Amino acid sequence: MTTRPRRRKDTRPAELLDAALTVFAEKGFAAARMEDIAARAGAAKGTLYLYFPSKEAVFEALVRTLITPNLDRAEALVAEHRGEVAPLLRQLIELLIAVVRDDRIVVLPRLLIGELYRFPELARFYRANVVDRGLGLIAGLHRQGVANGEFRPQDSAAVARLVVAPVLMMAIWRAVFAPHDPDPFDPGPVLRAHVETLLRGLAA
Amino acid sequence: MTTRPRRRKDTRPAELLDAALTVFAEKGFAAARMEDIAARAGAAKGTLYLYFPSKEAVFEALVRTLITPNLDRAEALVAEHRGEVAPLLRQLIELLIAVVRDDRIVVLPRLLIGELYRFPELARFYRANVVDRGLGLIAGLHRQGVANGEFRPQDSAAVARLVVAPVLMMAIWRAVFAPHDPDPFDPGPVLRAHVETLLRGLAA
Amino acid sequence: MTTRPRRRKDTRPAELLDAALTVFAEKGFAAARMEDIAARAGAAKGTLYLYFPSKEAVFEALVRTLITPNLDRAEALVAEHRGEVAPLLRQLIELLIAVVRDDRIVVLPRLLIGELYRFPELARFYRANVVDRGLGLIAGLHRQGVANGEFRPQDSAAVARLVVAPVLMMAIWRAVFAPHDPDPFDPGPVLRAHVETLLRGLAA
Amino acid sequence: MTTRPRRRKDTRPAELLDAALTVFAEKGFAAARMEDIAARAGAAKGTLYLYFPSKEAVFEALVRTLITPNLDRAEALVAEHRGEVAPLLRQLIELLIAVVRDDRIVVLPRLLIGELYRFPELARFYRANVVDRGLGLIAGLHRQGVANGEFRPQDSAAVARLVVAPVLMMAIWRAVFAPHDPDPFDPGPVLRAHVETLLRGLAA
DNA sequence: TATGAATGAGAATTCATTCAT
DNA sequence: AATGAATGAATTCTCATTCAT
Repeated sequence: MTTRPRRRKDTRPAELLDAALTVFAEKGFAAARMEDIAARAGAAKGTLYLYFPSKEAVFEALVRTLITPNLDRAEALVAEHRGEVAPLLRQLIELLIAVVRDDRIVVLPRLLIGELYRFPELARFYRANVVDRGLGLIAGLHRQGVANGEFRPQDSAAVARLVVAPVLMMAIWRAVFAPHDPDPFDPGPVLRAHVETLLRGLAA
Repeated sequence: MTTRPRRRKDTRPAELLDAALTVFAEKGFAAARMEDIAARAGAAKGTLYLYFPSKEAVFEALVRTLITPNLDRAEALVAEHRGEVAPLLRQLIELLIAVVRDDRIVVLPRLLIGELYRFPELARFYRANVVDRGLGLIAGLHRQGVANGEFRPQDSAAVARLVVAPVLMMAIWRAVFAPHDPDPFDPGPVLRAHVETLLRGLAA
Repeated sequence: MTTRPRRRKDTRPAELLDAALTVFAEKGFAAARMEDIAARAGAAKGTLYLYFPSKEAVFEALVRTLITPNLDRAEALVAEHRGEVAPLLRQLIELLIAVVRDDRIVVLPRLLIGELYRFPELARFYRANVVDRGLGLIAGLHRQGVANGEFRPQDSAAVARLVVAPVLMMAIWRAVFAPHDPDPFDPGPVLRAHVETLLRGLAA
Repeated sequence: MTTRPRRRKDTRPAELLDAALTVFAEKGFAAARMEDIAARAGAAKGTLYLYFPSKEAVFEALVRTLITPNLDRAEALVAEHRGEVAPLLRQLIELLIAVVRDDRIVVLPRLLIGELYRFPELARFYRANVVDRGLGLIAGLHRQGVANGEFRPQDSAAVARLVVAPVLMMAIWRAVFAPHDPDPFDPGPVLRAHVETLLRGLAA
């Protein structure tokens, strides 16, 4: 009846997941309708089911896909780095801050925090492939700094979490309060204060 | 015909909200069934509607109720306090850590982060009555410390967020990953590292 | 919105199953819509789900309910009987023929033959509680007749099936062909021929 | 791009119907998926629609195809026959029994009984071309036997049904109960008892 | 001819909400 | 006040059918 746009099988999943990200971010997992996701991707309900067997599967595929290319970039930065550690740490936090600034990405932490616990296997996967990897990166850097004499000795795994926490908090803040806030909050000063305070706190 | 256990009218709502907290925390807002909430409180579905006009209203009432008595206690602590600020800050963080240790309470941040953005008015209320109040408390303390000469001058509102962020992150961690984690993570070392690092970072 | 007729919880299931019988008989299991069944019972879709968790469950409950009161009657007849066996056998076949004459019941064999194999547990139940019981009854009677000297010795379990087969076939005939047959077939002569032929065939 | 295995145009429909028989027999009409049928024939969904305009049409074509070659063979047997009728009747029943032993064919009665009534025209066709033809054959034989003096006079059309009924019942039995029966039932004794009992019952 | 991606009508099932008792 | 049977809107998922390639 309608014109049926022929698409290539290999483009579709990415388009659908892109739409899914938007809809999940906006409505949350439960309130997102499969039809909405399909429509946002310019497809029909059935098409979505052609690629993903269920709503859960869409969510899982989405999360598995989101494994940040940023993480690769960060790992490359760290691998190449020589010399003083503090500037690199600063640079990494900048990278994280850029994520908080991205309207499309910033809702992800909220979505994941809200839903991930109901997908145990996915949670395990996400933790191993994103969280632990990211924290490991930072912990390694801290260890270098300790070896350098830049930082005083401390539990590096714990420090990694301290590095990330305020950035995460700002992402949550934006995703939870900013949408309805007449006077939207600027995470800049907090994150700047974070870097300064943290580096002093870690220093030898 | 049936034995109708007479409850004191004024106990009922609290019991129902208590049940609601458990069910919402376990399943999230959407997946929580009104019948489950009622049943958990030992009441029938209809009874729940006697006190709350809708599921949304239950959630709202719940959140409005959660304004921590702890906050009152903390405010009292701060008001009475004279002298050096650092020990009190340390004490406040201990208070927060106790919250992270409480299985029943620790799921709250996850619930709120996951759902609050869909209740704009409620979000505004919660922010004004809990979040801003709590952060204000800490910011005030920091300001005192600056006046004291204990802390170097910094944006106190930003610092307040830095104080809270790792605690929040640990609560999220427990609520998201711990339920399915065979080797559950201990937030203790992170929070201890937090206090030490932060106080050094803030110091004059 | 509409007037909600208050029904007693204990009448409803029977009413619903009654409606289900009609609809399943008319459309078969797959084509029967839950809404149709509910509507035929004067209820809403949701009400049906109040009593049965799924369409399969409706079918199962229906079949389990249909365990013929006729079977009880037949067993009573047999238990009381003394003397020559042939007249009683004739009487039992009459009972079966009455079932074939009943428009409402005659569709059951077709329904069961068409669907039962997809419900293994139900098939087992039905076989044990209806089929084997019925066949056992007739086999016992044949054994009596052999002991009597009325019938020649034969595998009584096999004979029981021979007794039933033409009756079953007539029921199937009516349910499959008669609905659309301009010149509907009368099972009377066949069943009369059956009784005569069979009794001669069994005779000593 | 793809290797398209070229089939002879005239083989395809038969292959597709063969696949359809298997799938319909296994799942019933409603639960059989067009894709399954095509796949079982090693073709794509679209190909099936090249030969049959709808699922109903597949079923109809299938049933119209099923007019047994066995029936031709039986008619030939009868036409050639001279002399005593009983041995031929015995032989015909053997032929039917062979059908019941064939795993692939035995499910047909169940399928037809379960679905045919919803295809009125097809039912008429099947009845005229298979059922009435088969019964007519047997009735004619009985009439010969009566003329012979072998059999006592009886309604031959009725007798024909008595001949077939136990065989049909055994086919149904196997198709309905045997698939899930740990201790599968052997139709042999029943059918042997049938032949003996029937011939005695018909005898002059 | 053959394919299989795309479509969307249709059906099962869920559950917030109502209201007669 | 309390109950829980009844309702029906809403949503997920299925699959016959179409048609561009």
